[in-house]
This record gives sequence, C-alpha cells and structure tokens, in this order.
Amino acid sequence: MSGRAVTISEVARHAGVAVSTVSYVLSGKRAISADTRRRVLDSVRVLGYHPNAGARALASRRANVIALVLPLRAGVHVPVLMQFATSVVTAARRYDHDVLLLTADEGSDGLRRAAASALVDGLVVMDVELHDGRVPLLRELAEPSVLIGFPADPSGLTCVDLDFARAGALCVEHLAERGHREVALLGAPSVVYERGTGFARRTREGFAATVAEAGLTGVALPCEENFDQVSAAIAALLDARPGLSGLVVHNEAAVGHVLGALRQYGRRVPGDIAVVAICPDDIAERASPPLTSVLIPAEEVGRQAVRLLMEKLEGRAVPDGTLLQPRLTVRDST
Amino acid sequence: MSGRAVTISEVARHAGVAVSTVSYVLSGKRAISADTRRRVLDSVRVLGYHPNAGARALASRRANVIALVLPLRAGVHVPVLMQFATSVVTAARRYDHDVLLLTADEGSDGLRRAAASALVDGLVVMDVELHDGRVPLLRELAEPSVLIGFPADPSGLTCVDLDFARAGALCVEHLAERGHREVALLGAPSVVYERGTGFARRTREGFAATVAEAGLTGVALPCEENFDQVSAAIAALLDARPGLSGLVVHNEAAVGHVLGALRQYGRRVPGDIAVVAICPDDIAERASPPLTSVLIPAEEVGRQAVRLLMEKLEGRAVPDGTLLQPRLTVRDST
DNA sequence: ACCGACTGTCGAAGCGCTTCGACTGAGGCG
DNA sequence: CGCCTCAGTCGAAGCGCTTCGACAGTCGGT
Repeated sequence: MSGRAVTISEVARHAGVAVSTVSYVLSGKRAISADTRRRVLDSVRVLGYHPNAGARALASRRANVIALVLPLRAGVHVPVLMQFATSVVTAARRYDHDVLLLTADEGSDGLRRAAASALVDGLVVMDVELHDGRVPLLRELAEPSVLIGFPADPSGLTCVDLDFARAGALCVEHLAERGHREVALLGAPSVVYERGTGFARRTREGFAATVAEAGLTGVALPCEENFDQVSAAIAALLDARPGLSGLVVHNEAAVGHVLGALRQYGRRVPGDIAVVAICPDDIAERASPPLTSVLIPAEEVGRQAVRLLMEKLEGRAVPDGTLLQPRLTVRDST
Repeated sequence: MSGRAVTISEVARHAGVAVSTVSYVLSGKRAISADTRRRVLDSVRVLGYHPNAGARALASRRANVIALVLPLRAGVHVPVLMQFATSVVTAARRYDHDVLLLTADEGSDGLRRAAASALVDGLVVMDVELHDGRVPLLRELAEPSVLIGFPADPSGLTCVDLDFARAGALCVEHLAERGHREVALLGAPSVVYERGTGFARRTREGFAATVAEAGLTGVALPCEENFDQVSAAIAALLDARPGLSGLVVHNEAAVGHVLGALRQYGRRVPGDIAVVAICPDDIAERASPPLTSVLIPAEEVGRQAVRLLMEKLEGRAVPDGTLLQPRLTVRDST
C-alpha cells in the first residue's frame, strides 16, 4: 500500500467525468444516469478510492462521527455498559457514522472540545446521574445529544432508557403471582445510590410502590459486590425476616454471590426462596439455577439512542423521553 | 451556543496578525515574539476559538485520532478489556489524540476504511489471536499500528503484552515455595483455547514448563464460566487428584465460582488448597478470602501501546515486541 | 414546431487550516 | 560601514471534498 491516496479527481479523470459528478454518484444527492454511475463506480473500485474523511468533513460540515461518552464509574457493571457501547457502534455504522470514545477523565472539557472542534456531529451520553455535571453543558451545546438514562430534570434533553420502575414492579408482580408475601430487593452498591444514579433509584421506587399496591411487605437494601458483605447481608436479612420468600436482585456483580450465600445458609432456590434478577440474559442463564429475570435490553437502548440522534441530526423533532418496556423471562429460580 | 464557529481568520483579525501567525502560535512550529503570542492567545480565549478538526486534518494530513480496535469475543473478560481501553484513551489524550472505537462486526473492513479515509493516523488493536485475520491487513496498511497481544507470527509488527508465560511461571514458583507439590491450572473457557488466543496458551505453557522444572505434578484445564460447570470440574479434579493443594486460576469470571465450589466441597482456602489468581487487583481483593494474585497491568499495557504508536507516528523506530513483567501480590489465599 | 419542465453534467467557489517561500529589520562581524 | 544571519511575520497556495448555479439536451403537451 501506501504512497499517496487516490483522490476524487483521479477517479473523475479515470471515469472521464467531472469531480462533482463523482461526488454526486457517491452521495446520491443528484440524479445521475445509470451509465455514468456504473463507469464512476467501476473507477472507484479499480483505483481503490476512499473519500478523505477530513476533506469531506470540512466541505460538508458533517464529520459523520458521533461521540460516545462513557464514564466508567465504580459500581457500574462494565459488561452491561459495553453491551450498550457495542450496540451504539453497530447502530452508528448502519447510518454510516463512526464513534469517537470519550471517557470520564477529561470530564466536560472533552465534550466541549469534541463538539466545538466539529470532531463529532452529535453525542450519545451514557451512565447519566440524576444530577450530572455534563447535563447543563449538553443543553448549551450546538451539537445534538441523546442521553442513555434520565437526569433529575430531563427538560430540553432527549433521553432513552429501560423503564426501570416498571422493571422493579414487574419483578414484584411476578413474585406476588407466585404467592410470595414477603419480599426484598437487593440493589446496587450503596455508592451508586449516594451518587444519585437514576436507574438504581427508579427500580427501588417501582419495587416499593408495587409492594405497597399488592399489599406485600418488603425491604430494599443496597448490595455490595464482595462475597463476604453479600453473605453477611443475606444472613442478616434471613434472620430479620424469617417469612421472606422472594428476592429481587438488581446487581449483576452480586447475583452469583447471592446464590452462593443462599446455598451457604441452606436455602434452596426456588424451594425456600424465589429469586428474580434484573440483568442481561447471559448472566441469568449462567447462574445456578438459571434465573428468572428481567432483561436489560442494551442492544435496543443503544440502537434507539443512535436512531434518535440521527433524527436530530436531520433536523427532525424527536420525543423527549423514550422508556423501553421490560420483559420478564421465567426460568428455574421462581 | 451555536451560530457559526469562530475561525482562525477571525482570531487573526482580532489580534491584528496574519492567519499564519495564529497557526504558528498554536502549533509552536516557528518562533513567535512573546508579545504577539500573548495577543493571539488572548484573542483565542476571548473569542472562544477551537480549531476545526476537519480542516486541520485536511491541511496537515494528520487527524490526531487513533483507532482502538476492540472485538468483544465470547469468554474474554470485558472489565479487563475496558481497563485496557480506558488507559488507551487516557494515554492518547496526553498526546493530544482522540480515540475512534472500532468493534468486531465490521471486521477487517472497518480497519481498512478508517485507515484509507485518513479518519485515523494509526491503530491500536486489542485481543489479538494467534492466527488473527486482521494481522495480514495490518502489515499491508500504510498506517502504523500496535497490537496488544502477540499473534503466532509477530514479524513486522509492534506488539505489547504482559508476559503471560512468566505470569504462569510466577504462580507455580510461588506455590512451590509454599511447599505445594501437586498443582492445577484452571484457565480460560475452552472456546478461548480453541480460537487460539495467545495469552491463554502462553500462560498454560509457562505453567507447564515451571511445573516440570520444579519437579511438581500438575494439570492444566480449561474452565467454563458457569457455576455448575465449575463446580463439576472442581469435584472431578479433587476426586482425581487427592493430593492437590495448589490452584492457579486464570479466569476472571470463574474465580468467584471456584471459591464457591471449594467452599461447597468443604475445602478451606488456604488451609486445604492454596489459590493464586491471575486477574485485576480489584477482583482479587473482593474475593473471600482476598486472593494472592498476579495482576494484569492493563493501565501500563495501554499506556505503552499508545507511546509506541506515537513513536511510530513520529517516524521513529520502535522495538518489535514489548513484554511487561508480571508482579505477584501475596494476600490471604496462599 | 415551440415552450416549459426536467435530467444529467460541469466548473468553480469555497470549507478552515497548515506550510512554504519571501520579506523586513535588527544585530553581529570583519 | 557593508554584508550576512536570523528572528519574526506575512501572503498565498494548496489539502480533497461538497454544493451551487449554469447549461445543454430531451421530452411531452399543445
């Protein structure tokens, strides 16, 4: 390879047409006769032409790149985050866009830089907290953005997420249908609640509201990610609530530990205690026994986020909030 | 904000200098008097100027973006991968570069496209297999690249990785020092070996070689990531090798299950069985008991990869292979 | 046969930046 | 005192692409 890259004018010369004609063939923005189109595309193939991204961005004022803002915070389950990220990349490619990865350590400055330098056309922001420092910036930026997750005040923003309140509710309803009267929620590590991460709190609210509606009794507890702490928490819980027969676990890193601890204390699942998890399917399936679970539709959330962003880039109006409905899959733990 | 972005010519006018002077102030490529420099920088600040990335890339033939090629394959522990990725992003920013995220689903075409369109100046390729389809492409590409991991034939490539053979050896040496005579390695899921992933095999080779040298007896087994399978494997192992007293675990997803299974079968760690893990510190610390471990220096690997890539971008020669030395941290499991 | 309305194509004007060569003074040296 | 060097600055020529306006044909309607 190497040597200087093929330019559009070489393609034009080779095909015997004007540079602009090549451009129109490639973009489809003007009608081109079938014959010319074919000749141009042949030349493109023969010469191995690839449009120069910088030149294209400069002339069209569109970089065809979106930013994926992905802080990696403590207590957030990385594989789930990466499912979102992967699906954002895949979806973006379907719109002929690439993805620039922005992490936390530059903070808001990174967003500002990428946007102001026209490096990216728009932003997908993940792992949004209720009171997120990046949110005011997003509102003032010229570049459109879509958030995965909801801040406390989502006005003026486009947000997508799983309806976690409904997910929490669904778990309780399922346990109630199975006849369980006393239930508990083991949620995210306490640091996640303290930080004000929306999805953790909303699940808890959905859980609590449905417990009340259905006339059950229930507690919601944070849950750390280390075996000894999980084990101690379960011991305390079993001790304090001898009637407990249903457990909702919303913590990917801890599900394994929870099952281990129940086994340790001689509780059989689902015989003595029924367990519902909110987690990706692969984790639920890999557990022993395979867990009834509400799946986090990461692929769909990422896809929707990109779709909304593309709509905004086209200048179309989009709904402010999109909540995806959770679905519960029954397996062997309830 | 919005409105049209501030351009370099507006800065030049505001500061009362030529456009080229502003450019030289910003790039430092020619001497500029202190007075002029100050005036220009003031104007930059006052007007809120950010250079347009596309224009810069076009004129300078440098995008200041590198690609991070990150396939997400089954059996690879995602959090570890993300540690690499994060450190690549952070390191790249220190060289004033951004990172474009390329995933697997486009395959080699994605690399070719990003390189040929001058979207990126160079590539960092992660999760390299022994016989990796991307490797021939990398060799023929004009853009420099650095691999994290070693393919079977690394000639003509720049590779960085932890010295996994040494890591495997280190674990065995440690167990031997503690007096263990019969040891086992629980490695990656079998799919990872079958795929020919270098790090898994090299750990196994280091393990096996050192077992032989030290006159121990040992087996190396793949290890799946699901509790029941781990539990069954451990049961079989304990049964087949009653004298077994040392275990090396090189599988982040399974360490927890391994400990659970040992507990299940009444083996105490480290009393009955000593366990050394090869995994990130946080996983080792979170286990019960906290595990003696060889840490995967993800941060340093990412940093070195970026440093090497930057050297290559500058046209400097760099070593073909860089192996980082592992370090063992003793905790409570041996 | 003539007129508009299209279709298909071209040329040229940028997009905002970097970089090359040239120019101007000021300073050092014989 | 004249000449050379060098620091500091400028103007202009691209970088490779998109897009606008213009224009030559073609075609159906009357």
